[in-house]
Amino acid sequence: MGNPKQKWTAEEEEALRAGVAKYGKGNWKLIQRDPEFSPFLFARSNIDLKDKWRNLSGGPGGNGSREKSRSSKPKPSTDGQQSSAVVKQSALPKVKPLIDDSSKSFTPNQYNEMIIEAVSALKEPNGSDNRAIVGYIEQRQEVPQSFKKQLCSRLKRLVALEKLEKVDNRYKIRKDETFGIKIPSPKQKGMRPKQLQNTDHITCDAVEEASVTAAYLIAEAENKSFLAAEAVKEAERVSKVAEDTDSLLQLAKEIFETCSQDEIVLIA
DNA sequence: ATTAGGGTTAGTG
DNA sequence: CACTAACCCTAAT
Repeated sequence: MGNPKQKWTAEEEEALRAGVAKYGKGNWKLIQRDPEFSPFLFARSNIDLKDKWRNLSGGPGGNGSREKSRSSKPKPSTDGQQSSAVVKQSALPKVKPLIDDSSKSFTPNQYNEMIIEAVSALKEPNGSDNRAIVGYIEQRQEVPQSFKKQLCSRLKRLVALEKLEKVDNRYKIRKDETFGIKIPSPKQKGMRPKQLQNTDHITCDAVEEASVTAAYLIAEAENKSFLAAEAVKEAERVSKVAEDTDSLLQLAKEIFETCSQDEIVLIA
């Protein structure tokens, strides 16, 4: 009647694939609304997307969720009519996890990293909203239920730290981020053991001395690099402690607020 | 409001 | 009729 089945076009299919690559399968509404895909998918509902994806992944090659009692035949594929259509059998889902891990909880720092990673990977010019961020992260990482709650405060925190920028309800990476550790130009301290200059008068002594000098410099450089590495480690440690403390503080605040709504708290 | 999954229908050989 | 792709229904979250 009024509904002659609308076959999916190649563009729609591509958009769907790209959408799943971006948000992960299951975030159909999100994909459908994304300005990047909506021009192609405006005629489709989120349910359509889901059904189409089911067909795509259940069809040729991959066995999707939709193989049931219906007799499945091995598909002899006699003729060569479709030989070019299967080209892009994608390596779509399956992204390596950020952190190999099976314990379902993360430190605040790890959350921060995941969020930053997600936002920068999504590369949305107007920033990414909560759902996009969650979608991205959930696609490649199993996260606890509490994650979404934590996400809010993590985002606030990252904004406060000026690592993210909030525009409307979207977040983007701050460009002017001075993450790059300023490497101080190596100062020439006046402790150089010897200057190598007379090239026309190379003696064994000179060579030996040069090698000693070189060895000295190398040792010194190694020492400095070691110290730098230690400093970085220490900085990371301090930052982690700060984050942990911060999240504890936030937790305490939340508890306090909850309590103070219900009753007068008895604090001696 | 959305999603997953089972069911139904139209199109095709 | 058998099969597939598109569409519909509904419980679960």
